[in-house]
This record gives sequence, C-alpha cells and structure tokens, in this order.
Amino acid sequence: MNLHAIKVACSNCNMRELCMPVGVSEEDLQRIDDLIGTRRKVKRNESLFRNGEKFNALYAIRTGFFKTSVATEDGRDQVTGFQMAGEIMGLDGIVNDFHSCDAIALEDAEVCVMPFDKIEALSREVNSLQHHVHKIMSREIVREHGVMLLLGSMRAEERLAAFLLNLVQRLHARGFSQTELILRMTREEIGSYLGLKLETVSRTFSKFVEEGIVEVKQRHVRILNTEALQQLVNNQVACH
Amino acid sequence: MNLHAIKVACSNCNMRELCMPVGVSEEDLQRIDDLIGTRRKVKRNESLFRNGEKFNALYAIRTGFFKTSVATEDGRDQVTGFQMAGEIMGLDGIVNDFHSCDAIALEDAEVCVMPFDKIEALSREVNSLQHHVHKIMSREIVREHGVMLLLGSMRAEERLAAFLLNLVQRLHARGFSQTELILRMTREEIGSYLGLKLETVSRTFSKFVEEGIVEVKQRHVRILNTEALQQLVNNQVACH
DNA sequence: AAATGAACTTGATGCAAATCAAATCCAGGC
DNA sequence: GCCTGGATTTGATTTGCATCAAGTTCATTT
Repeated sequence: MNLHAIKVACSNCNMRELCMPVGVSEEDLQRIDDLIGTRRKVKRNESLFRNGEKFNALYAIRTGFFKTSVATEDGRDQVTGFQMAGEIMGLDGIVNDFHSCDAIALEDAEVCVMPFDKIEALSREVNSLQHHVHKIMSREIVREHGVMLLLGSMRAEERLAAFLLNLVQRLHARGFSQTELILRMTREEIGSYLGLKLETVSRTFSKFVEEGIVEVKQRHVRILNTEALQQLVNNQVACH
Repeated sequence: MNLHAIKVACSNCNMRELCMPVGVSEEDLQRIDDLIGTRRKVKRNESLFRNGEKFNALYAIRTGFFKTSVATEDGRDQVTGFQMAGEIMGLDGIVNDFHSCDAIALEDAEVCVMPFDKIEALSREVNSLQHHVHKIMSREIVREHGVMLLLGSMRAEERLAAFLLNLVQRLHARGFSQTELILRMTREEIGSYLGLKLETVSRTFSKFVEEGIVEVKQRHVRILNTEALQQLVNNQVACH
C-alpha cells in the first residue's frame, strides 16, 4: 500500500463521520473504502454535474462549497441548497438516471466520487451502509420540507435569520465558529435560495446590522445575538 | 390460501405498477407480498401519522387522498404535498426514526403498511426492490425541488396553473380524465401548499374562469385550455 | 323545510417586497 | 498603482399579494 492509497481511503479520512456510517467494523470499513472510485477536483464556478447529464455516482464533498440549482425553461432559476464538506450530492439523479439540477462549486473543491452501482452492491451486504444511504436521502427530504416551510410562510427577515442560523450550525458541526462565518455565495444566490431579490437580502442584512444582531463586512458575517435570530425565526417577540 | 389472503397480496393489486418495481420475477413478487404487514383504513380528517410519532413503516396508498404538512413552533403550517393512490408516504421518518410531518387523509383512505425493517431486509436480496426504493426517495427529492422553484420564483397565477397541471397529470396516469378533476382539498390547503392565502387562490381561480381557461364549480374543476395553463407556467405569452 | 356553520367569493385597503435607478465598494488584471 | 466590472448598498416608486370585511353558497343537522 503506497502513501497515495492511504490518503484516499475513507478509513483515514477526517470527514468520515460526516459522510459515512459510524460504528462499522474494521472489515466493513475496508470494503467501504472501495466505494470511492476516484477523487475529483472542481474549480470555483465550475460544475460537478449539470441538469441533463447522465447519473453515475453520488459525490461526497471533501473540501469546498457548492450550490445546487434547478431552472425553468424560461430561464428563471432557483438555488435548492448549499452544500459543504461531508455532505452528499447527486441524489436527484437516481430516479431518472439523469441529473435534474446543476451543482456548481462556489470555491475550489474536491469530492469523492462514489459510483452508485457500487453503493447499491455494497449496501446489500453491509447493513449499516444500507441504512446510512436511506438516512441520507430521508434527511434531504426533511431538509427540503424545511425550505418549503420557509419559502411558503416566512417573511424576509425570518428567512434570512433561518438561513444564517442553519449555516453557522452546520459550520459549527465542522469545528468552525458558532458566531462568525464567511459567505461563499453572492447576495443574489442567497436571494434565489430564500425566494427574495438580492436588494431585499442586502436591505435585510442592513436591518440586522442596525438592530445590532449581526456585523456584516461584505461576505464576512459575525453574529452578535444568536437568540434574536432564533426569536425572529420563531416569530416571537423578545420579552422585556 | 383463503380469499382474504389473495386480496391483500401485491401480486394481485391493481396499484402494483405504481408502488412496486415492474419486471420482477414471479418468485420475487411472492416475497414482496410479504412486505405488506397489514392494511390500514384512515377516515377523512384523521391522521395516518403525526409529527413526533415513532417511525416504523412506509405506507402505500391503495385508495383515498392525503395531505402532508409540517409546522413551526409558533403554529404556522405548510402543506408539503398531496398524495394519491400508488404513492408512498413516510419517507420523512427514516432519518431520525420519528416522523417530522403530519399525514392527514382528505377522504376515507386505505393504505398498505410496509414495515421498514422488512423493506431493508428484502431489498438486500431483491435488487429491483432495492433500486425501486432508491428511486422513490430520489423522486420525492426531485418533486420537492420543483415545489421550491414554484414557491421561490413563481407568481400566484403560475403557481395555481402548475398545481392544476400536476394534479391532472397524476390523475390521468391513474386512468382519470385529463381535463376534469375534483379537488379533495380546501382553498386554504391549496394556498398553504402554494404559499398563498386562500383569498388569493379563490381570486386566481376566478381569473382563470374569466379568461375561459377553466370552469370551476366549487371543488369541481374542468380544464378548458391546457395549453394556456402550460404557457402560464412557462411564463410565455401566447402568440397571436 | 329551516337553521347552522364551514367553505368560498368578492371588494376595499394596506404593506412587504419587487422593481427601477444610482452610487459605492472591492477584487483581480494589467 | 490604476483600471475595470461584478457585487453590494441605498433610495424612490410600484405592485402583487395579504389583510380586513362582508356577503354567498352549500352541505349537514334538526
């Protein structure tokens, strides 16, 4: 086994607990290593896959940050999610064997390519992997329920507050700060995700700054009052 | 084998091609029959499962019509989908072992209860079932992408047009008319799904009627001009 | 057949976010 | 270090939908 082989193995990957089942035996873990066909680097603004492309594999993000988006025939598009290290992309492609959204890197990224036929074959034999795959898909369904709730029933402030809280929570789970973050996406991309125009996103940020809830310097955001954001999401008024 | 046993078997179910994989061998089909633990009847306005309940099984609708909805702590709720015969419910429960939405029957219904541990066990052995389960979950993810696009970027008319087209298309796949349908849900439930208030739904129906696109008598809808609805969704202007 | 209430329609008005417009900031290239 | 264009902010105005309000329809009960 050469150094390169060690480096690409799941068993040695520090993202493993995010994208792979926990508590598998040493033996099963060796087999899961075989899932990773290759690594693939994706430069900023380039696509990992696009709407209409053949589906072959799921992708686990090792480093970098992505957006996924769908488009209508008449050119409008909707960002359906932002994905970071340890998260899985490509689930949309299973049903029709073709991808139905675009996955674009918002910063230089590297992903593990997991051919889906291999995933299916191995998950017939490793129960924990099978259940893990089911959970990943179910989690995505539940996440999208939350986005539908946000888009269907929240006002601009609530949407942006929910967005910021969700981002820092996920970053915190990866060892980053609970209160500081750098946005990898533009105001327009945030707006597309939240069903708002970029001007509204900008104005809402400004409002939060005025109210002392956050500090914003371009894409650098520092959350000063997490509870206020939480109360905005829950539509509660702070009691004095 | 008694008559009842024949009646509840997937192999004799006329919904089979909607909720089960096609092209399985006679032998595998017999095994798939064992997936169905029981049938369950759900009366109108009663729940099949609710947010917070333990997850045990997926449900295939045999007859009837459901809505699923999620709620915020402060009482707002969002209808996340309407489900009809042959469609699968309960996928939200896999990730945390608890359901995270409510499933309410909008008319008296009957579902097949498929214990999820049985589904996992059998799909380790029947490849077509395994892939079918993956496709069902992927289809739900893709469907939700479409709803996000609708909620994030469409105007009221476009939303209602897309909703009607989606409903008749699914009903048509079940042998019903392409142009006539009976709505099983209230204007408020349609509004919740589409991110609109019930008054807006009502006004938009009235507008479609004025324009000669549909006929509406309460919950009975007849589509007079499918193409006009399609053009609304695609944001195109009819060329004269 | 009358009474009741939920569902629905329609009108008047208000408001949050979109749109239109113009500066300003900033990163990257030369 | 200066230039350029994309990203962002902010202001003025418009608009689509929500809200508030009143009536109508219809199914169900008595």
